[in-house]
Amino acid sequence: MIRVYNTLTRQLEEFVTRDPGKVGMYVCGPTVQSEPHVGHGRAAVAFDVIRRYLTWRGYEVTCVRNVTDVEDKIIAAANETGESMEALAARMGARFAEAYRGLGVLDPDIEPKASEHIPEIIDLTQRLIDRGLAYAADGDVYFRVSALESYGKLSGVRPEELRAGYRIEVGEHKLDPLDFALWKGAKPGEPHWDSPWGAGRPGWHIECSVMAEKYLGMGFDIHGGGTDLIFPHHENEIAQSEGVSGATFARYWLHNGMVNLAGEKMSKSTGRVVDLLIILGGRGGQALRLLYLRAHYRSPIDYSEELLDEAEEALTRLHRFLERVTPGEPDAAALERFREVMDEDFATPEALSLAFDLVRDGNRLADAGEDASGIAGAVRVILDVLGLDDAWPAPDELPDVAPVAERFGVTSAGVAAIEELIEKRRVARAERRFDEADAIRSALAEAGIQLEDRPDGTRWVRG
RNA sequence: GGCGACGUGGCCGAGUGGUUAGGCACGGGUCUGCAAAACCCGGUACACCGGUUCGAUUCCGGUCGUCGCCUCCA
Repeated sequence: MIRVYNTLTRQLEEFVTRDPGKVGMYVCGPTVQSEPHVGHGRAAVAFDVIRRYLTWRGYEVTCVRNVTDVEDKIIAAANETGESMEALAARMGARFAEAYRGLGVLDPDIEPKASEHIPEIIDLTQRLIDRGLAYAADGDVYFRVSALESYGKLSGVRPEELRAGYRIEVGEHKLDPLDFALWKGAKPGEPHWDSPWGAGRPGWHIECSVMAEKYLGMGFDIHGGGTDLIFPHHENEIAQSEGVSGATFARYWLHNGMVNLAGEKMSKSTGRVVDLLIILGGRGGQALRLLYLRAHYRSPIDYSEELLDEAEEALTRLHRFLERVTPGEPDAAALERFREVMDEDFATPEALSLAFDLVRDGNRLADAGEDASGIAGAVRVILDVLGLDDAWPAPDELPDVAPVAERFGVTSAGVAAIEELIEKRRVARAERRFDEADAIRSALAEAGIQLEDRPDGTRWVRG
């Protein structure tokens, strides 16, 4: 039995899907207004693991992750760079795609864009007006929060308490400060589409209501996003979708914790961000992915270079083991334990703990000359499900060993040069010329190649 | 102020009413010409104060502190 923490009820609940054997999940993707940062990566990885795990558990998973490419912030950012909204959104969208690839995040089954669903957005807006839940005002359309009794059920906000702190901004035409825009009339020079209320564009929130229902239908299983989206974004999605239909929008609401920098939230608005692509470019995504997965997806985590270094060390331990022992038929008991911990709200820290336990057991067996292939097989499966597998972008270029080769009179290049150097060192060791042997080893180490002498010969690893 | 989460050993981070989390770092050892890797051994950790209990880090109450949301946000 899988149990998940549902923000809606604030407790762990048994996971029962709408359609037996199938999971529909909708993950709030980015608003493509600026470069992806480490916080975006965490959200993507959190739901990627959930998706991979549910798939591994035998569910047929349909994963939808949207791109919000029409939004005030994008327009503002585009005005600054002198681009069109479309051009900026496309450029940033490509950057997000690159970052997701670098983190080993699987492509969603469907990746809908807000800009491609304007007719459906207009339709939903009209239906909300028809039901008395929305009203047009001077080219804008607003959702009438007071008309929906259940408003606040996800976030726990109470409209009457909220109202005190809110005010209507200049240029808005709301009847109630709590009301939010479904459609915004375009100002001169702004991107716009025609609508029954004049030229304009969608408000934020409504595109998710439209796209989630279009591709997954009402009452789909998992709606995910960061905790910072609970209010107002997800609250308003529920208001729109459930208000117009009376049906349940999503069964389980899952939210990932924030990434902090020195204890405080990483956020676009404050400029406290670490650029995701710079990190990925520097050392590849797996270490960062492991850093994310060391903590439970709901907990806030801190990001720092030191923590990333640690994660990288830990990752190396896992990979070294799989390099050492060829995986065979996975050990069934180990997979059963993996299933147990992951069934409990996707407890990746415990899954990793298990993986490290298995690595120790496996190394012990291998040291004793016994068969560890079953354990290695289980480790391989666990890492696959966590997305820490081998299916990654090509590793970095081999370090340049040419200077080392030249110094020791080796004429070949690349891997062949390394192998030749190893042979040269073997001979030196056999003749007990350890000074030369150690010189070769330390020269290679400086170039980025570590040598390890084992009973069955010397091996090299990037280091 | 309202709502929510959380305070665990040098650092990160799980978990449990009484018995080993795990990783990283550190010290000792085995192996090795040396090293690396691997393995073994090593630290009376659960913010504070009360309460419930035979027994609490784990449950309850309070105190202090940290963080998130409260119409930008993953």
